[in-house]
Amino acid sequence: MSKTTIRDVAKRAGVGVGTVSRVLNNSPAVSETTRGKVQSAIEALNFSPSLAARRLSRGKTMAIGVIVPFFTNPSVVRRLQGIVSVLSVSKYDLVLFDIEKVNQRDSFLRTIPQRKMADGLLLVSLTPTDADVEQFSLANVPTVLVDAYHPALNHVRVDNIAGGYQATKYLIELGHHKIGYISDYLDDPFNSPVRDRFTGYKQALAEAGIEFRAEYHCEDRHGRFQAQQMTHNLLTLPDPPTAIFAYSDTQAIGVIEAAQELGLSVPDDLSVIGFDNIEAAEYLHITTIRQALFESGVQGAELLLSLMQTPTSEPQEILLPTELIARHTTTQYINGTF
Amino acid sequence: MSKTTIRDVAKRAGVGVGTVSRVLNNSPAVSETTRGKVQSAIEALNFSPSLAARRLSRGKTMAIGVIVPFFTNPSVVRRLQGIVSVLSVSKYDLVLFDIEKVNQRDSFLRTIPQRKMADGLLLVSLTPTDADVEQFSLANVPTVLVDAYHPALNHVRVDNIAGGYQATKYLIELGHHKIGYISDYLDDPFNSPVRDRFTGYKQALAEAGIEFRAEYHCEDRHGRFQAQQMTHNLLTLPDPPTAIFAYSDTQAIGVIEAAQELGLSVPDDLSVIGFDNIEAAEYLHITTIRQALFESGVQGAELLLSLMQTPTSEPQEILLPTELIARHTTTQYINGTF
DNA sequence: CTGAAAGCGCTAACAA
DNA sequence: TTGTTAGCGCTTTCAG
Repeated sequence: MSKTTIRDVAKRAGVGVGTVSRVLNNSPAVSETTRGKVQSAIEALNFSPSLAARRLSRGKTMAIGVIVPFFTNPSVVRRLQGIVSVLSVSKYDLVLFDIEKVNQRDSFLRTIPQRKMADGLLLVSLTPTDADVEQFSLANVPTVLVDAYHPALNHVRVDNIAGGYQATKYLIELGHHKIGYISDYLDDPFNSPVRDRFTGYKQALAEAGIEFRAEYHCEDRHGRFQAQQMTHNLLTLPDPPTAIFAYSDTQAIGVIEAAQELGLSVPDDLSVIGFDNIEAAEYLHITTIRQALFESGVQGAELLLSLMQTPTSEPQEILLPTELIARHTTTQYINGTF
Repeated sequence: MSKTTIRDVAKRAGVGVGTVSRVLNNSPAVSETTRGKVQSAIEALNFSPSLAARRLSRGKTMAIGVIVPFFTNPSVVRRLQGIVSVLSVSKYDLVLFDIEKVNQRDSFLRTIPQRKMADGLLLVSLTPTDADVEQFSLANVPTVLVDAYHPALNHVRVDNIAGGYQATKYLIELGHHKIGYISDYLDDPFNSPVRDRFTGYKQALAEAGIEFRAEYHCEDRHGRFQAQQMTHNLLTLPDPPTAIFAYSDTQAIGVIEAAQELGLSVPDDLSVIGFDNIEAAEYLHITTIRQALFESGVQGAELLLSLMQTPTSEPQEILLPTELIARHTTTQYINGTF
């Protein structure tokens, strides 16, 4: 029976409940003798305080809410691992919300803050709307975005425009002119990185004087199979691309599979570059743009923790670097007309 | 301000707090008119009830604790994904505890149940001690083990002895006699699958009349790099194995890397079989023993949910099947003396 | 069907 | 230092 309360302890130790509470909270204002008595009463009764009661009376939940979309996505998982690594040694519990459906997202983003379900919020790969942000500030719960951006909120992210540029530029430097872009839905308001990388892609193209070809850009739901489909279409075009930039490594895997299916060799017939540098990218030797996934989680969690200690008026911004990792899925384009 | 309480609502609606509470909990004992008044007061005030208060007065947390070891382990993540998929559509919050250190484990397993931090507990890949189990039943919180076993607790798992046997048998059928086993620490009391698979390995060997060779078995901390190390040692033995059974796919990847480093071809010079069928195993075409990782999480969570509804006296047991998936890292052993 | 009031177990302010 | 007491915001009898 965990039905023992602070009152039982007080009675047994022959003190008041206040004193027991003080001992529980390591208040210095307790004499060693009293503390001793209380401690042994606690031991004897195998007592431990009720979280619920403590939360109610303190008005704090001692929990941090982590909201992720599509928990099956490897890059999201990796970020979460970073978050977990810092939260698990903190005094906060981590309560995890997975958002798979659009309507879930709305209701969650609205209710979580105002129900005071958590003392702090971490949104991973989820760009909130202005309305959401208003809810957050109304509820006055510190929030940090990981891999997402909003001018009014603390965030840690990478420069996705630069990353997209970097990837495309590399392909161009290898001699490619016909470069496809396989992406997630561009108009998803909750996913700004897709748009940013696309912007970087077009910038690199423009800078090199290569005209953007609409038929070289495909978008669909995120996923390996969808990417495979899209690539199949791209590759069976009358004038197919010689290189493909995939929005994510997961998609790059689909791209490679599609090429193999068509009997094309990667990288000889098709160069492929991904984004994220998930573990699978290493195993499969995929050229990619590395972003510090795990680290982003760590930094986000640490930022949140510090903000919960000492709030700042201005939203904090942490920008992490991206880095090109050249592996075996990209190569020089040898023009057939040599 | 989320400072609006049930009392504000009651006042505005001109009713008592009890009535508001009834509306909040969809009690049928409220007239439609009253309900209407209360509803609009709630809307007007943008009120939502405090979780903490509700938890305290109801004595339930509406949360399920999920305890995982080494959240970086892909198979653990996959199981968790299964758990999340069912919990995220339930009315329970999921609070996640990651246990990386031994002492953390002890304190967690002890305090979580008795502090009533959760209405139910899911232990993933963590075999509790008898003392732990006693705590659980004392605290009277429903618990289910996923990928772990204890006679007194509900659990969902696979038959790891059979799985280990299956893997080894397959290698033997391919003509291999010199079969190494790369594993995690065998004497970790919290990880029974390592021992079980090892048992299956030895059974298959014995059955085929192959003598167990101590030097063909290596153990170290779980991980790709450790596996790589161990394999290096195995492969540079005077009389090296021609096939290796790795305790996990993660380790199988390390095995393959070690082979490649030594200029050995997989599967021509060395057959490798893993266990789990994580995603990377598919990408890398690793022969493996599939166990339904995601599914185990789903089943575990569902079992827990049902147990929380209607407890059973006997511990429930769900046994999931394992299945051999032959891919490209195993092949017939061609004896050099042909 | 509805209101009043008594907790749920703890913390914190106030006295002593 | 320590005990007492008034909440924290909701649920749940118990009357009416």
